[in-house]
Amino acid sequence: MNRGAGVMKKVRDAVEQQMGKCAEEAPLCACFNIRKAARAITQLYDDVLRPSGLRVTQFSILAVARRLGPVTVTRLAEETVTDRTTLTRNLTLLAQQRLVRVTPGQDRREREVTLTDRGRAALAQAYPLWKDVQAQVAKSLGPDRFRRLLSDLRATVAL
Amino acid sequence: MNRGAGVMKKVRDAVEQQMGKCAEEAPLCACFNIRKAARAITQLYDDVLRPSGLRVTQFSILAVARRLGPVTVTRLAEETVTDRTTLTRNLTLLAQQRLVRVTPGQDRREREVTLTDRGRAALAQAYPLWKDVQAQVAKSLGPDRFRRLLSDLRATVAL
DNA sequence: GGAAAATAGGTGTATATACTCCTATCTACC
DNA sequence: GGTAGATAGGAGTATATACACCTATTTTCC
Repeated sequence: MNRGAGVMKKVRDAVEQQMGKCAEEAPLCACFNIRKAARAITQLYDDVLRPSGLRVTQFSILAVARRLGPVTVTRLAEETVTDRTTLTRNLTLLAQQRLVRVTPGQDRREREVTLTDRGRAALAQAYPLWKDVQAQVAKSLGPDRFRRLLSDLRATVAL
Repeated sequence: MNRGAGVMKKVRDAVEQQMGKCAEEAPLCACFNIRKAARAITQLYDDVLRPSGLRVTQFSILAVARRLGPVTVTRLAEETVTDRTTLTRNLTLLAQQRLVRVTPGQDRREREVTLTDRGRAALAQAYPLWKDVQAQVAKSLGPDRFRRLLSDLRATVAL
Protein backbone atom coordinates (compact mmCIF):
# COMPACT_ATOMS: atom_id res chain seq x y z
CA MET A 1 0.00 0.00 0.00
CA ASN A 2 1.60 3.25 -1.12
CA ARG A 3 1.52 6.50 0.84
CA GLY A 4 -0.85 8.12 -1.66
CA ALA A 5 -3.62 5.68 -0.82
CA GLY A 6 -3.85 6.87 2.77
CA VAL A 7 -4.12 10.47 1.66
CA MET A 8 -6.81 9.57 -0.84
CA LYS A 9 -8.77 7.81 1.84
CA LYS A 10 -8.62 10.86 4.09
CA VAL A 11 -9.87 13.02 1.22
CA ARG A 12 -12.73 10.62 0.60
CA ASP A 13 -13.65 10.59 4.28
CA ALA A 14 -13.63 14.39 4.40
CA VAL A 15 -15.84 14.43 1.31
CA GLU A 16 -18.28 11.97 2.86
CA GLN A 17 -18.29 14.09 6.01
CA GLN A 18 -19.12 17.28 4.16
CA MET A 19 -21.92 15.69 2.16
CA GLY A 20 -23.77 14.96 5.36
CA LYS A 21 -27.36 13.96 4.75
CA CYS A 22 -27.15 15.12 1.15
CA ALA A 23 -28.74 12.00 -0.27
CA GLU A 24 -31.67 12.18 2.14
CA GLU A 25 -32.23 15.91 1.76
CA ALA A 26 -31.80 16.35 -1.97
CA PRO A 27 -35.18 14.78 -2.78
CA LEU A 28 -36.68 17.69 -0.82
CA CYS A 29 -34.98 20.24 -3.07
CA ALA A 30 -37.56 22.87 -3.96
CA CYS A 31 -36.04 23.43 -7.37
CA PHE A 32 -35.85 19.74 -8.23
CA ASN A 33 -39.49 19.25 -7.26
CA ILE A 34 -40.78 22.25 -9.15
CA ARG A 35 -38.85 21.17 -12.24
CA LYS A 36 -40.17 17.64 -11.86
CA ALA A 37 -43.74 18.91 -11.62
CA ALA A 38 -43.11 21.17 -14.61
CA ARG A 39 -41.92 18.20 -16.69
CA ALA A 40 -44.91 16.11 -15.69
CA ILE A 41 -47.58 18.74 -16.25
CA THR A 42 -46.00 19.95 -19.48
CA GLN A 43 -46.31 16.46 -20.92
CA LEU A 44 -49.96 16.39 -19.84
CA TYR A 45 -50.82 19.75 -21.42
CA ASP A 46 -48.75 19.19 -24.56
CA ASP A 47 -50.45 15.85 -25.05
CA VAL A 48 -53.93 17.34 -24.85
CA LEU A 49 -52.99 20.35 -27.00
CA ARG A 50 -51.33 18.18 -29.68
CA PRO A 51 -54.33 18.23 -32.08
CA SER A 52 -54.04 22.03 -32.20
CA GLY A 53 -50.40 21.89 -33.26
CA LEU A 54 -49.43 24.18 -30.38
CA ARG A 55 -47.21 23.39 -27.43
CA VAL A 56 -48.31 24.83 -24.13
CA THR A 57 -45.38 27.25 -24.27
CA GLN A 58 -46.55 28.54 -27.61
CA PHE A 59 -50.16 28.65 -26.45
CA SER A 60 -49.13 30.80 -23.50
CA ILE A 61 -47.08 33.20 -25.60
CA LEU A 62 -49.90 33.61 -28.12
CA ALA A 63 -52.45 34.18 -25.34
CA VAL A 64 -50.32 36.85 -23.69
CA ALA A 65 -49.56 38.47 -27.05
CA ARG A 66 -53.27 38.61 -27.79
CA ARG A 67 -54.06 40.17 -24.42
CA LEU A 68 -51.41 42.86 -24.78
CA GLY A 69 -51.99 43.57 -28.46
CA PRO A 70 -48.93 44.68 -30.42
CA VAL A 71 -46.19 44.40 -27.83
CA THR A 72 -42.42 44.72 -27.76
CA VAL A 73 -40.20 41.70 -27.24
CA THR A 74 -38.90 42.98 -23.90
CA ARG A 75 -42.39 43.67 -22.57
CA LEU A 76 -43.56 40.22 -23.61
CA ALA A 77 -40.51 38.70 -21.93
CA GLU A 78 -41.32 40.55 -18.71
CA GLU A 79 -44.95 39.44 -18.79
CA THR A 80 -44.07 35.79 -19.29
CA VAL A 81 -41.08 35.91 -16.90
CA THR A 82 -38.93 34.50 -19.67
CA ASP A 83 -35.40 35.44 -20.56
CA ARG A 84 -35.52 37.82 -23.50
CA THR A 85 -33.22 35.68 -25.60
CA THR A 86 -35.35 32.61 -24.90
CA LEU A 87 -38.39 34.50 -26.08
CA THR A 88 -36.55 35.60 -29.22
CA ARG A 89 -36.01 31.97 -30.15
CA ASN A 90 -39.58 30.99 -29.33
CA LEU A 91 -40.89 33.92 -31.38
CA THR A 92 -38.71 32.92 -34.32
CA LEU A 93 -40.50 29.56 -34.42
CA LEU A 94 -43.92 31.18 -34.12
CA ALA A 95 -43.02 33.64 -36.88
CA GLN A 96 -41.82 30.81 -39.16
CA GLN A 97 -45.23 29.21 -38.74
CA ARG A 98 -46.77 32.64 -39.44
CA LEU A 99 -48.65 32.64 -36.13
CA VAL A 100 -47.15 36.00 -35.21
CA ARG A 101 -45.65 38.89 -37.14
CA VAL A 102 -42.62 40.72 -35.79
CA THR A 103 -42.26 44.24 -37.19
CA PRO A 104 -40.03 47.22 -36.43
CA GLY A 105 -41.58 49.69 -34.01
CA GLN A 106 -41.62 53.50 -34.06
CA ASP A 107 -38.54 53.40 -31.86
CA ARG A 108 -36.38 51.56 -34.33
CA ARG A 109 -34.64 49.60 -31.60
CA GLU A 110 -37.93 47.95 -30.76
CA ARG A 111 -39.72 45.11 -32.53
CA GLU A 112 -43.44 44.67 -32.17
CA VAL A 113 -45.08 41.29 -31.91
CA THR A 114 -48.58 40.92 -33.36
CA LEU A 115 -50.85 37.91 -33.62
CA THR A 116 -51.72 37.01 -37.21
CA ASP A 117 -55.13 35.68 -38.25
CA ARG A 118 -53.46 32.29 -38.41
CA GLY A 119 -52.23 32.77 -34.84
CA ARG A 120 -55.68 33.78 -33.71
CA ALA A 121 -57.17 30.70 -35.37
CA ALA A 122 -54.60 28.40 -33.74
CA LEU A 123 -55.35 29.95 -30.38
CA ALA A 124 -59.08 29.50 -30.93
CA GLN A 125 -58.56 25.86 -31.84
CA ALA A 126 -56.35 25.22 -28.82
CA TYR A 127 -58.49 27.05 -26.30
CA PRO A 128 -61.20 24.40 -25.74
CA LEU A 129 -58.50 21.74 -25.39
CA TRP A 130 -56.65 23.86 -22.86
CA LYS A 131 -59.89 24.51 -20.98
CA ASP A 132 -60.51 20.77 -20.74
CA VAL A 133 -57.11 19.84 -19.37
CA GLN A 134 -57.05 22.83 -17.04
CA ALA A 135 -60.45 21.81 -15.63
CA GLN A 136 -59.27 18.23 -15.29
CA VAL A 137 -56.21 19.27 -13.31
CA ALA A 138 -58.27 21.60 -11.10
CA LYS A 139 -60.71 18.78 -10.46
CA SER A 140 -58.02 16.21 -9.67
CA LEU A 141 -56.21 18.46 -7.24
CA GLY A 142 -59.40 19.86 -5.81
CA PRO A 143 -60.31 23.51 -6.36
CA ASP A 144 -58.92 24.68 -3.03
CA ARG A 145 -55.56 23.02 -3.41
CA PHE A 146 -55.46 24.17 -7.02
CA ARG A 147 -55.91 27.83 -6.11
CA ARG A 148 -53.46 27.43 -3.24
CA LEU A 149 -50.84 25.94 -5.55
CA LEU A 150 -51.13 28.81 -8.04
CA SER A 151 -50.86 31.29 -5.22
CA ASP A 152 -47.80 29.58 -3.73
CA LEU A 153 -46.16 29.46 -7.16
CA ARG A 154 -46.69 33.20 -7.56
CA ALA A 155 -44.94 33.70 -4.24
CA THR A 156 -42.09 31.53 -5.47
CA VAL A 157 -41.66 33.56 -8.66
CA ALA A 158 -41.57 36.70 -6.51
CA LEU A 159 -38.45 35.52 -4.67
CA MET B 1 -64.74 45.43 -51.48
CA ASN B 2 -64.55 41.89 -52.85
CA ARG B 3 -66.77 39.01 -51.80
CA GLY B 4 -63.88 37.27 -50.00
CA ALA B 5 -63.63 40.04 -47.43
CA GLY B 6 -67.09 39.32 -45.98
CA VAL B 7 -66.25 35.64 -45.61
CA MET B 8 -62.99 36.43 -43.94
CA LYS B 9 -64.74 38.69 -41.49
CA LYS B 10 -67.19 35.95 -40.59
CA VAL B 11 -64.30 33.56 -40.00
CA ARG B 12 -62.58 36.11 -37.78
CA ASP B 13 -65.75 36.67 -35.79
CA ALA B 14 -66.21 32.94 -35.30
CA VAL B 15 -62.61 32.70 -34.16
CA GLU B 16 -63.07 35.54 -31.67
CA GLN B 17 -66.22 33.84 -30.44
CA GLN B 18 -64.51 30.53 -29.83
CA MET B 19 -61.59 32.11 -27.99
CA GLY B 20 -63.95 33.40 -25.33
CA LYS B 21 -62.14 34.61 -22.27
CA CYS B 22 -58.93 33.01 -23.44
CA ALA B 23 -56.77 36.06 -22.79
CA GLU B 24 -58.12 36.47 -19.27
CA GLU B 25 -57.95 32.79 -18.36
CA ALA B 26 -54.61 31.84 -19.87
CA PRO B 27 -52.61 33.59 -17.13
CA LEU B 28 -54.24 31.10 -14.74
CA CYS B 29 -52.88 28.16 -16.72
CA ALA B 30 -51.46 25.69 -14.22
CA CYS B 31 -48.78 24.56 -16.63
CA PHE B 32 -47.72 28.08 -17.56
CA ASN B 33 -47.40 29.01 -13.89
CA ILE B 34 -45.47 25.92 -12.89
CA ARG B 35 -43.09 26.43 -15.79
CA LYS B 36 -42.71 30.08 -14.88
CA ALA B 37 -41.88 29.19 -11.28
CA ALA B 38 -39.47 26.52 -12.52
CA ARG B 39 -37.63 29.08 -14.65
CA ALA B 40 -37.41 31.55 -11.79
CA ILE B 41 -36.27 29.12 -9.11
CA THR B 42 -33.84 27.37 -11.45
CA GLN B 43 -32.06 30.66 -12.04
CA LEU B 44 -31.90 31.21 -8.29
CA TYR B 45 -30.46 27.77 -7.55
CA ASP B 46 -28.09 27.74 -10.52
CA ASP B 47 -26.78 31.12 -9.50
CA VAL B 48 -25.98 29.98 -5.96
CA LEU B 49 -24.54 26.66 -7.13
CA ARG B 50 -22.34 28.30 -9.80
CA PRO B 51 -19.12 28.21 -7.70
CA SER B 52 -19.45 24.42 -7.53
CA GLY B 53 -19.61 24.10 -11.32
CA LEU B 54 -22.85 22.13 -11.05
CA ARG B 55 -26.27 23.08 -12.34
CA VAL B 56 -29.17 22.18 -10.11
CA THR B 57 -30.20 19.51 -12.62
CA GLN B 58 -26.78 17.92 -12.37
CA PHE B 59 -26.73 18.28 -8.59
CA SER B 60 -30.05 16.44 -8.39
CA ILE B 61 -28.94 13.62 -10.67
CA LEU B 62 -25.71 13.14 -8.73
CA ALA B 63 -27.56 13.16 -5.40
CA VAL B 64 -30.05 10.54 -6.58
CA ALA B 65 -27.27 8.45 -8.12
CA ARG B 66 -25.40 8.55 -4.83
CA ARG B 67 -28.46 7.51 -2.86
CA LEU B 68 -29.23 4.57 -5.12
CA GLY B 69 -25.65 3.45 -5.61
CA PRO B 70 -24.87 1.83 -8.98
CA VAL B 71 -28.16 2.19 -10.80
CA THR B 72 -29.44 1.54 -14.31
CA VAL B 73 -30.37 4.38 -16.62
CA THR B 74 -34.04 3.44 -16.67
CA ARG B 75 -34.26 3.23 -12.88
CA LEU B 76 -32.60 6.62 -12.52
CA ALA B 77 -35.02 8.06 -15.07
CA GLU B 78 -37.96 6.70 -13.08
CA GLU B 79 -36.63 8.12 -9.82
CA THR B 80 -36.11 11.57 -11.26
CA VAL B 81 -39.33 11.49 -13.33
CA THR B 82 -37.29 12.35 -16.39
CA ASP B 83 -37.66 10.98 -19.88
CA ARG B 84 -35.05 8.27 -20.36
CA THR B 85 -33.63 9.89 -23.47
CA THR B 86 -33.32 13.19 -21.62
CA LEU B 87 -31.39 11.48 -18.87
CA THR B 88 -29.12 9.81 -21.43
CA ARG B 89 -28.09 13.25 -22.68
CA ASN B 90 -27.63 14.63 -19.18
CA LEU B 91 -25.54 11.61 -18.21
CA THR B 92 -23.37 12.02 -21.28
CA LEU B 93 -22.39 15.49 -20.05
CA LEU B 94 -21.72 14.24 -16.52
CA ALA B 95 -19.63 11.38 -17.89
CA GLN B 96 -17.63 13.77 -20.09
CA GLN B 97 -16.77 15.72 -16.95
CA ARG B 98 -15.94 12.38 -15.28
CA LEU B 99 -18.46 12.98 -12.50
CA VAL B 100 -20.13 9.64 -13.19
CA ARG B 101 -19.04 6.41 -14.84
CA VAL B 102 -21.44 4.50 -17.07
CA THR B 103 -20.55 0.82 -17.38
CA PRO B 104 -22.26 -2.23 -18.91
CA GLY B 105 -24.27 -4.22 -16.37
CA GLN B 106 -24.53 -7.99 -15.89
CA ASP B 107 -27.56 -7.90 -18.12
CA ARG B 108 -25.73 -6.56 -21.13
CA ARG B 109 -28.70 -4.46 -22.19
CA GLU B 110 -28.33 -2.43 -19.04
CA ARG B 111 -25.85 0.31 -18.26
CA GLU B 112 -24.95 1.13 -14.68
CA VAL B 113 -24.37 4.66 -13.49
CA THR B 114 -21.85 5.13 -10.66
CA LEU B 115 -20.59 8.28 -8.98
CA THR B 116 -16.84 8.80 -9.37
CA ASP B 117 -14.67 10.28 -6.63
CA ARG B 118 -14.71 13.44 -8.68
CA GLY B 119 -18.52 13.33 -8.70
CA ARG B 120 -18.58 12.78 -4.96
CA ALA B 121 -16.26 15.75 -4.46
CA ALA B 122 -18.41 18.00 -6.68
CA LEU B 123 -21.48 16.95 -4.74
CA ALA B 124 -19.72 17.67 -1.44
CA GLN B 125 -18.70 21.10 -2.67
CA ALA B 126 -22.20 21.92 -3.92
CA TYR B 127 -24.04 20.61 -0.90
CA PRO B 128 -23.46 23.56 1.50
CA LEU B 129 -24.40 26.00 -1.27
CA TRP B 130 -27.57 24.05 -1.96
CA LYS B 131 -28.38 23.93 1.75
CA ASP B 132 -28.06 27.72 1.94
CA VAL B 133 -30.36 28.49 -0.95
CA GLN B 134 -32.85 25.83 0.08
CA ALA B 135 -33.01 27.32 3.59
CA GLN B 136 -33.36 30.80 2.14
CA VAL B 137 -36.32 29.73 0.00
CA ALA B 138 -37.94 27.90 2.91
CA LYS B 139 -37.53 30.98 5.07
CA SER B 140 -38.88 33.38 2.45
CA LEU B 141 -41.96 31.30 1.76
CA GLY B 142 -42.42 30.39 5.38
CA PRO B 143 -41.94 26.79 6.53
CA ASP B 144 -45.63 25.93 6.40
CA ARG B 145 -46.20 27.24 2.91
CA PHE B 146 -42.92 25.63 1.85
CA ARG B 147 -43.99 22.17 3.02
CA ARG B 148 -47.44 22.70 1.55
CA LEU B 149 -45.97 23.64 -1.82
CA LEU B 150 -43.78 20.53 -1.96
CA SER B 151 -46.75 18.39 -1.04
CA ASP B 152 -48.97 20.01 -3.67
CA LEU B 153 -46.27 19.54 -6.28
CA ARG B 154 -46.08 15.85 -5.44
CA ALA B 155 -49.81 15.62 -5.99
CA THR B 156 -49.36 17.34 -9.34
CA VAL B 157 -46.70 14.89 -10.47
CA ALA B 158 -49.02 12.06 -9.49
CA LEU B 159 -51.68 13.18 -12.00
C1' DG C 1 -24.49 69.27 -31.31
C1' DG C 2 -21.71 65.57 -29.93
C1' DA C 3 -20.08 61.96 -26.76
C1' DA C 4 -21.39 58.89 -22.86
C1' DA C 5 -24.89 56.23 -20.86
C1' DA C 6 -28.99 53.76 -21.30
C1' DT C 7 -32.04 50.83 -23.77
C1' DA C 8 -33.81 47.18 -27.28
C1' DG C 9 -32.57 43.39 -29.36
C1' DG C 10 -29.90 39.47 -31.52
C1' DT C 11 -25.93 35.60 -31.89
C1' DG C 12 -22.90 32.05 -30.22
C1' DT C 13 -22.81 28.49 -27.30
C1' DA C 14 -24.35 25.21 -24.00
C1' DT C 15 -27.70 22.59 -21.27
C1' DA C 16 -32.43 20.52 -20.68
C1' DT C 17 -36.28 18.35 -22.51
C1' DA C 18 -38.99 14.73 -25.03
C1' DC C 19 -41.03 12.27 -29.18
C1' DT C 20 -40.25 8.79 -32.79
C1' DC C 21 -37.85 5.22 -34.30
C1' DC C 22 -33.98 2.19 -34.13
C1' DT C 23 -30.70 -1.78 -32.30
C1' DA C 24 -29.24 -5.16 -28.94
C1' DT C 25 -30.27 -8.38 -25.60
C1' DC C 26 -33.03 -11.22 -22.82
C1' DT C 27 -37.10 -14.18 -21.61
C1' DA C 28 -40.94 -17.20 -22.52
C1' DC C 29 -43.02 -20.45 -24.87
C1' DC C 30 -43.60 -23.95 -28.15
C1' DG D 1 -33.24 -24.79 -29.08
C1' DG D 2 -35.19 -21.42 -31.80
C1' DT D 3 -38.32 -17.69 -32.49
C1' DA D 4 -41.77 -13.98 -30.78
C1' DG D 5 -42.39 -10.66 -27.62
C1' DA D 6 -40.57 -7.89 -23.95
C1' DT D 7 -37.09 -4.92 -22.18
C1' DA D 8 -32.85 -1.60 -21.99
C1' DG D 9 -30.97 1.83 -24.23
C1' DG D 10 -29.39 5.14 -27.93
C1' DA D 11 -29.77 8.39 -32.28
C1' DG D 12 -32.22 11.82 -35.02
C1' DT D 13 -34.75 15.74 -34.63
C1' DA D 14 -37.02 19.62 -32.56
C1' DT D 15 -38.29 22.89 -28.90
C1' DA D 16 -37.11 25.44 -24.52
C1' DT D 17 -33.93 27.71 -21.75
C1' DA D 18 -30.34 31.20 -20.44
C1' DC D 19 -25.57 33.33 -20.03
C1' DA D 20 -21.98 36.22 -22.14
C1' DC D 21 -21.23 39.27 -25.42
C1' DC D 22 -22.32 41.94 -29.43
C1' DT D 23 -24.74 45.82 -32.44
C1' DA D 24 -27.98 49.49 -33.23
C1' DT D 25 -30.59 53.16 -31.66
C1' DT D 26 -32.14 56.55 -28.43
C1' DT D 27 -31.57 59.60 -24.55
C1' DT D 28 -28.97 62.60 -21.51
C1' DC D 29 -26.12 65.96 -20.37
C1' DC D 30 -22.39 69.02 -20.90
